[in-house]
Amino acid sequence: MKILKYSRQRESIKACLMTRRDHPTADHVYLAIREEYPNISLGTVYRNLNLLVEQGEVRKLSFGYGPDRFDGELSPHYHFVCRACGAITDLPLEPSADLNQQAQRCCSGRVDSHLTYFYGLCQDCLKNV
Amino acid sequence: MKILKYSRQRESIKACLMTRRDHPTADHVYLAIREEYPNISLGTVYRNLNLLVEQGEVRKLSFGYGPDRFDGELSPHYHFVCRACGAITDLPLEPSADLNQQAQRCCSGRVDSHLTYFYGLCQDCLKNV
DNA sequence: GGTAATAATGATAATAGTTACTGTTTAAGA
DNA sequence: TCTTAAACAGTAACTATTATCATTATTACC
Repeated sequence: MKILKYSRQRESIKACLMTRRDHPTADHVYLAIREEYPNISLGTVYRNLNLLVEQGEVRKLSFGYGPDRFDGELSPHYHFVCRACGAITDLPLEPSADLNQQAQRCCSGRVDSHLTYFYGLCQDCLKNV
Repeated sequence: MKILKYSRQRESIKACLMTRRDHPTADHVYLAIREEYPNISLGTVYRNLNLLVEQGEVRKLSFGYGPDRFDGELSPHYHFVCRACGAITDLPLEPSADLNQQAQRCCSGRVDSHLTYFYGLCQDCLKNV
């Protein structure tokens, strides 16, 4: 694992992700960090987010549409995406090892992991139907 | 569902996806269709692929990296992605309804589906390790 | 503490993938 | 056949992200 030189900006980005549960985009993080470091550039945010992902301090979530999201919660869990408002919430559910085994049974290669997103309507959007 | 006017180009795109199992990108489809329609434009391919997805005649696969892939196989199934070569193969495995129920138990909204990709090494890449 | 080496920065340009626009062509129904 | 509206090819524009580069900040060593 690459050794990084300390940077105030990266610490701030990491702290930002640790304290929020809304799975922000790079741009959301950029806007937040600008409160503290008005001159930070979007490129710096992207670079540091990717570095943090490499170091395993942050997770990146890629859905099929829109920008990537970032998650400071490291415990293994799934995500739920609201089809109506796009909100992303954590599901306190351990990733299923059994699912990997099921896939392994019908796969000619070696399965080592899976990525799952659940879809539906969140509590708030259910009310407005 | 929107009613579409017939187009030779769209038929050709659909036929292309029905006959191949390699989950091509829009650009792959574009190159293939150009054999028959040398003047087709990439925009037309994208527009028709999206129309076919809307009509439910084709599925779109979005991984976190690289361009989207398209799948003419409509039966419910999962996909396996090789980390080494990027090849995508179908897994003859029914999407798990039980997994949705598990997620529902710990979700405050309504879960109606999930999207799962399995990762690992394909048969060919396992040999070259 | 001072200083040299080098990694990180801000600003900006470049890129990949995709969608939008525009004038022309084509399908479909009267 | 004629009319209308959708689809087309070609191209510009857009979104999200990465790369480049001169400047600044961090670290290690004296």
